[in-house]
Order: sequence, then C-alpha cells, then structure tokens
Amino acid sequence: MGQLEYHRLDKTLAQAADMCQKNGIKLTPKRSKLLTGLLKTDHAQSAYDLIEVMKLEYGETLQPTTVYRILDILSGENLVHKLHLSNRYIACSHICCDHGHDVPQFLVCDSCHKVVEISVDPDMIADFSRQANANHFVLTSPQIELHCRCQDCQSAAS
Amino acid sequence: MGQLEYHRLDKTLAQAADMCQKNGIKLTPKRSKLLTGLLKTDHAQSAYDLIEVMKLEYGETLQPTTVYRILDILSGENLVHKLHLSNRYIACSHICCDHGHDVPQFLVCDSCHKVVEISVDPDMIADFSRQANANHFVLTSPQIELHCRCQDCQSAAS
DNA sequence: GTTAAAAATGATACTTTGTATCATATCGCA
DNA sequence: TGCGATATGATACAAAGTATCATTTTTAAC
Repeated sequence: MGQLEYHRLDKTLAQAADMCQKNGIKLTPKRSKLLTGLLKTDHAQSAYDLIEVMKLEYGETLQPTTVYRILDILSGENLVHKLHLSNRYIACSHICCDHGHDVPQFLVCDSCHKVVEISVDPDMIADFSRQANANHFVLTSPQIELHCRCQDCQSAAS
Repeated sequence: MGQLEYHRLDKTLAQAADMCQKNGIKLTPKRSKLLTGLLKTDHAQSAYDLIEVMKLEYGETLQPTTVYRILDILSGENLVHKLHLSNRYIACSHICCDHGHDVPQFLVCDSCHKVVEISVDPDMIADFSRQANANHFVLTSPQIELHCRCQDCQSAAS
C-alpha cells in the first residue's frame, strides 16, 4: 500500500471521523471507504479512478455525481486535497498530525501522478501574497503544485 | 482589448514569426490568428473558447484537434503558456521583450480566468528544486500558478 | 513546371470528465 | 409515527480532450 501503514488506517479514520463531527459532518460508510481508497495510495486518483476502486474493493457502484459530492465534502474537511494540475485527489498526509496543517504544497509526477506533500516556508507564501496584492489580486489559496517527475518515472524514461 | 495595445500587435506577430522560423516552425495564418486571439485578451481561454473566437472574429471553423495542435505548437515556441490549473491558455506576455524569458509564474483568477504573469525570485525556484530532489523528484517545469481572485471579481462577490 | 515527400489542416467518431436535475432512501428528532 | 434534513441513486447531458484517417497545402528536387 501507499503512504499509510495498515495499523494506522483505523486510527486515521477515527481521527477523520472526529474532525468531521466537529463540523457537523458525518463520515458515512461510503465517505469512509472512499477516503480509505485514497489513504491506501500515494498516487493521486481521478474521480473515475475512485469509481473503479470502489467497485473492485467493495463491489459498490458509485455514480460520478456521488463521488464528486463525497470528494467535495472530504476536501471541505481537509481530509483530501484536490490537485488542480491533474484534476485528481489525494488524501491529506497530516490527518493524524497534532500540529496545525501547513499550507499544502505538492510535488506531482506528471507521468504517474505520484504525489508528495511537502511544507513550504511561510515567508515564501507571504511573498506570493504580497506580489499578488501588488497586482490587484488576492491569493485565495496558497496551495502550490509543482510539475515533477518521480524517480520511478525517470528511470523508466531513460 | 487586453494586455496588448493595437499598434504593438503587428510587431509582436513579426517577432513571433521570427522566433518560430529560428526553430523551423511556420507561423501559418491559422496559428497567427489563434495567437492574435490570445494576445487580445488578458483572460485565459480554453480550447473551446478559442474555437468560438476564431468563428466570430474570422468566420473560420476549427476542429478541436486543430486547435489543440496549434496550441501545442505555440506552447512549444513559448508563445503561449498552458495554465494547468484551469486547462486554459494565455499568450506569453514577453514575446517582444529582449531579455530572456523568466520562469513563468501566474496569478490566475479562479472566477474569471484573468491572468497576470509575474516574475519570481530564482532563489525561490532553486529552493523548490532542492526540496523536490530531497524527495526523489525532479522539477520538470518551474512554472507556478497561484489561485487568486482579481479585483473585479472581488468587487462582484462582495 | 511536375511531382513526390513532408507539413498542415479537415472530418468523423469516440473517450473521458464533469454537471444538472429529479427521485429515492436514510437518519435524527419532535 | 411522521416530518424535515441529509445522503445517495439514476438518468441524461454538457464539456473537454484524443485517435484515426483523409485531404490539402508547401516545399524542394528534378
């Protein structure tokens, strides 16, 4: 599996349920399964990928509408992040962290969609924000996604 | 019109043709018109937006395939930039500059797709590159796109 | 000039991605 | 029990992007 060891999955899901409850959101079975699907991989998944996963892992046939709705909910709770570079989704890698969430920054492999969530100097963000303001823009999300190639895909290409 | 004053359009197109020629690429009439369409606005355009523009401005009906092909060509020549956040395209704002092209960085209004191309401290890019390497990724493009809201859309929303 | 290869564009059809809309089911609670 | 809110299903559609092959246009050699 991906970024998460098996024995941490339950703990993460419990934490996720807690986070939801605090905002009056329920982590329903389907939401939980979909989040699990994302937690089990470090490759960003498209909505239609996730439909496949749900089918294969749980025998459940979800409509696109449902999947997008669930992804919106989970994004709203900061349990998953939407990667706009590829229109794919990845579980937040800090669900179990006690420290407050940093601004999410991602290294995204353009080829296989492997993702690493990194942290970025807040000064850098402040700098971007200043630059935006100087151009009459307001930064609405400091999320940064960088075009990369992961090690595996580099080897494969060479 | 957008980012470009009328009297500079010809000069910019000539410069663009030069740049193409150096790489054995031709700036055909359709490519030129499509580039013009992009030069006339500071809002990123989708491929299908551009089909509309070509229809309205020149009465030419382009197939999606053709538009995507042309956009690839123009991107390859650094005459237009693809914004991956929104899958839209914008003319490079430095076609006429004599100085070498900086790494392109964009402030993108999530609402109306207005775009400003800014420049970013090369140290910052170097920093990203180092971080990528530390995570076994290689930065394939240092292009950064930031989620913003432009002044007009802020006013409209409030 | 003619012609053959290369480059550019057209046309058809299709796949993927995302959304609108209305229906149904489930849950919490009075 | 029954009512309102939340969650999910289902159908249909719209938008975005691609594969494939055909046709036209350019280029350059002869």
